[in-house]
Amino acid sequence: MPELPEVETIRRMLQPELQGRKIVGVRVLWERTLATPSPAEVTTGLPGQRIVTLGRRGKYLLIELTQDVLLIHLRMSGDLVLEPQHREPGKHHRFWLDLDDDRRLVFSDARKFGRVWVSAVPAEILCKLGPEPFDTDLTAEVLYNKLKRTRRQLKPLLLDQTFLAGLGNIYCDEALHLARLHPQMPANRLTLEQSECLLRAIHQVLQEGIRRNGASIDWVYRGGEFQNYFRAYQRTGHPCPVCGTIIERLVVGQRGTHICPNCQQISLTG
DNA sequence: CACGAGACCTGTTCGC
DNA sequence: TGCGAACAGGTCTCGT
Repeated sequence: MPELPEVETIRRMLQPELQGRKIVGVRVLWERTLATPSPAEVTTGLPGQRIVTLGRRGKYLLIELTQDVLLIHLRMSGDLVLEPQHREPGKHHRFWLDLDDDRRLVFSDARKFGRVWVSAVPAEILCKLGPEPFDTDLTAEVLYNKLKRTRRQLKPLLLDQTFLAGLGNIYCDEALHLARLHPQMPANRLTLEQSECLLRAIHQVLQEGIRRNGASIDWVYRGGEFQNYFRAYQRTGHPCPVCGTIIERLVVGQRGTHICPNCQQISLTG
């Protein structure tokens, strides 16, 4: 589910609610949600710590505490919600923090793919991530040189979080459509000009996603409306907003992929 | 190194 | 209506 814009939206919405709150209790309802350390260590180690601030790195939400950092990856179906402590546990509740304002921060996750880490050294978990898309060090030239080093197909490469952190299936399809690049184009065939175009497209779709509070699709709804502005993603059979050609669905790297066969041609670009 | 298959999971939608 | 298949915003591991 959540990609960079959805995680950033959650961060911005929760930050004012959580900043300064003290953790008074912890509950682990599905043990595998907790990656490290053990439930026993977390339930004894977290209470008493205060939430200093919320951060984000790629698709990870970082809850910075007075001593540790809670790292949360929502994967496909995870969500974070605040609710009163007296409420009965929901069906998909996997983990929660009881706060000192009689509310709890719940990690809810139907598919159980999401993970939570608690660490004093978050870099150990985040060190493999590639650059943030909005990092000013990531210039078009830098991206061009990174692309030149591999013959991998563009889409699986952009989904590889060690190459670039934050893009998922939606925003990848959207960025490639905006940049008029075919998802199966070998990365090392991009020109500098195309790399510039791709970086601008990535920035644009992520920015618009954040501005619209992310995308809400399937049964996970958290108020975002970017789903109403998709150019290609999940628009199989509908006209391309640029040229009117019917959007096609293909599978690239085992992921459903949506393209305009007219705008996005490998041959167009050599 | 690059790619594909399979695993991890549950819920919804599609097709017969 | 019912039922199985396909599909879903992600990532890891393993085999070729």
